[in-house]
Amino acid sequence: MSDRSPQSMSATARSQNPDSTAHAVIPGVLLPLRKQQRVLLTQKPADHIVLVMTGVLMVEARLPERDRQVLEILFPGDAYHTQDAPGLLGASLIAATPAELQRYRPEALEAIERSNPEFRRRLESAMAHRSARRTLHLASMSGASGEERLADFLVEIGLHLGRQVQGSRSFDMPLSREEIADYLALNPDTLSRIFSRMKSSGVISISRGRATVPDWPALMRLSPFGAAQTELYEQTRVPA
Amino acid sequence: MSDRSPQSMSATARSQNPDSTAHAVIPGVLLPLRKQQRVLLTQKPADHIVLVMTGVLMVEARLPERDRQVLEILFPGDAYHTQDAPGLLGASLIAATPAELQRYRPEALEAIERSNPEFRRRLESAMAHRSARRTLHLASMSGASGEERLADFLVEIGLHLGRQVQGSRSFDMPLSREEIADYLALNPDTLSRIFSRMKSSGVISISRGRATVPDWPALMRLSPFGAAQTELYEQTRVPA
DNA sequence: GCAGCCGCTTGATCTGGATCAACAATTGCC
DNA sequence: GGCAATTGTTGATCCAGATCAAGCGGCTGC
Repeated sequence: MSDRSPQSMSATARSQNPDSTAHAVIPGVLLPLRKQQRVLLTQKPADHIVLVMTGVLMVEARLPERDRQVLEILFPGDAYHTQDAPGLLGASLIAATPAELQRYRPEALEAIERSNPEFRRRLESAMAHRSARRTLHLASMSGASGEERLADFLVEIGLHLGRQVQGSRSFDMPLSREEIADYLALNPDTLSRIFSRMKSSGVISISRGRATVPDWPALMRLSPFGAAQTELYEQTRVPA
Repeated sequence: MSDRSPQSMSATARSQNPDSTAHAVIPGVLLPLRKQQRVLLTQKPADHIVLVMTGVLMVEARLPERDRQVLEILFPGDAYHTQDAPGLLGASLIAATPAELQRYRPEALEAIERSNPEFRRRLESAMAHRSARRTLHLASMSGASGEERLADFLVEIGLHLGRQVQGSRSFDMPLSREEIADYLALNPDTLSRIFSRMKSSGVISISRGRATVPDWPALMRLSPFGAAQTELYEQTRVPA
């Protein structure tokens, strides 16, 4: 349906920001973000929609007396609707890597959609895909152990940012340990321990922010929702 | 925006199925469900949209070797899109109380929407509202303790099914202990203990499936996401 | 009325992950 | 290159919630 897949391009392409034309460029307001730059989603009375053109983003929630949470991770091709986070959550988007967003106000969007039904269809498909991914993340958070949650996370990142060579797969890790911990509802100490165990069991190796999973099926076996994630990811690629 | 609110009706109305015309009746296929009846969401290649007319539903996921999970709870006025759960999750809708659904295939829906933009707006608003509620549930599941999660759940149910009298609020509990446990990612034993503590501290009392919260603000103080839920719920009521 | 079952409660024990506290490794900055 | 600051690792201890097991009450069906 949408053309978000890195794999559909030549093997020499960069894996980090694989696809600068994840959506045909129908211009809204272009928003280039440097690493760690933040876009507030709160207190904007007018909702809007944001398309991720390049880079990786985090949706963060911060409630007064509570730890920061990373609610979801956005990749090129994803569409985010401001209304998805209630105002009181104190949500923002944060660029995990340098990124480019395209922002649309709803009126503008409606006009575009009327004149370009193909664009509307893409947008709806992107939204549906992200919604299903959120379901999987919820399922993982509420049904899986720490190690399983980390495996699910690695599958998610690997699918979206990784390049497959034989049965192995490698990718640049866009999130810091603490950010991953906030996404997985683990504390950083515990996460570090789980990572160490996985490294010593050979499931993954990491050096200088580059992760390699030598045996992808082995990782999939640790990941309760990996198969569902893969199915979902495959659907977003051109079926033809 | 939509007219889903029980409170807008007279105080003598039943609180359980308060509003049989949550959406203006634009007929799709009407689906009456008895308690515990199940509608499979899987393996339907054609996606469709379901409107909850009356009753309370659970969205359940069941993966081969894993415990059942309740991913979300649906109330009258809610709209559910089949695509929100990936096929491999093994999802179904289950009626927690007797319920009525209206089901639409996407083609039919498109035709209706074209001729009735008001209906389309309502549907989108219902979807947006549910999406925000899902965000809050995720936040609660990954950031809150058992007691806080239960408080969040009670606020959710109380808002949707409760009737306010002074500062107190009461409602029929639509879910069993085990179902609540599956929704909150707790085990039933632990949940029962937390309930007992809350009962003995006077936050809530339950008899014959009817729950009473004598001091609603006290419950809200235990609920990290209660304020955000309330804000959200209020938005769905006619602002005028 | 009573047998049996199911949903719920409660006690005793166990454990995965949190917390606290050093310490090591990177990264950034002059 | 060298030093400070930030980020990641690891050990020791602790605790919320899971697990296991036993009882309790209310409902169903005979």
